[in-house]
Amino acid sequence: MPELPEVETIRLGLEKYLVGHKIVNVEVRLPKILQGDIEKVKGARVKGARRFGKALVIDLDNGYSIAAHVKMTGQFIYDGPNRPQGIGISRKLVGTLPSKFTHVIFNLDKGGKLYYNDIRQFGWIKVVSTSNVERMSFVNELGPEPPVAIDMEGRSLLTLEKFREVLSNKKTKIKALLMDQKRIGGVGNIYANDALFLAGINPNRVAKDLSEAEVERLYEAVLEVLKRGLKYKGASETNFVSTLGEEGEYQKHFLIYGHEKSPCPKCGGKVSKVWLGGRGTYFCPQCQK
DNA sequence: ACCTAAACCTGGGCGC
DNA sequence: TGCGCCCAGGTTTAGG
Repeated sequence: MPELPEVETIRLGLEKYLVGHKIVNVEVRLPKILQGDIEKVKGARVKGARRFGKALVIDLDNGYSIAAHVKMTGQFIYDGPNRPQGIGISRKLVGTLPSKFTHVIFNLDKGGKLYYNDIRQFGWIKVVSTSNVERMSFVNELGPEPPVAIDMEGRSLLTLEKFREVLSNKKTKIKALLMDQKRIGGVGNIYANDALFLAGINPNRVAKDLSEAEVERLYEAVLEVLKRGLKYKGASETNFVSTLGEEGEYQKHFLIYGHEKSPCPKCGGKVSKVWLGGRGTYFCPQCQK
């Protein structure tokens, strides 16, 4: 499910509620989700949580880290003493925990628990040496990331200059390029759709043919829609929930994504839905040239 | 380089 | 109520 804003929302929750907990043991219910030696995490304390594009890294105090990618339907849900009172886990999205979709349970000290749920089982969790994280493909093959989140010091950031460079000489369609993690880190289908709408650019345009003004407009639009996604704590159109099990709100603010049955919010015209880059693609032919 | 389809899975929505 | 079909925010791989 998640793109940069959703994964960042998860990361913030892990940082707030998981850090400081010691991992007592781990219950692996679906072994294919997990890679590496899970024994290494036992007895270690959680130091921090990082995000690289759409991937998460939970750092432990013993030289190991837990890397994870939630793909389409993965969820990390925290329960324990740090959990604020009065916040209910969305029954619609996760049900009672553990559920039949809970594939890994991290049992923490002080009675805490971190559940990994994943309906479609596409996600993965890997135990790796912290010193090897930067050498892993999900980090070293990741393109520069739009500077919209707070934990990005020392990272390769997508400046306007880099964005211009990424687009130059590329004959691929602009929407497919926006979603290519090796070129730009963190943007997926929803935010690519919305950024192109906000910038007034047709998703079928060839990247290298965008004018300088269009490149600048699109760059600003990418940052803007990601910031809105963060502000609304992600899009819970389907299965996304935060670390506390709360739904995000960005789905109530989609600009064009999912709007094929409602009129264009700008001109009132009919929104088109096409297949592009292997994904459903929404755009207004009047407003996006 | 670039594009497409298929694969990994399950569930929800829709038409009939 | 039920069945079949299509769709779903991601990524990888194979093949054209």
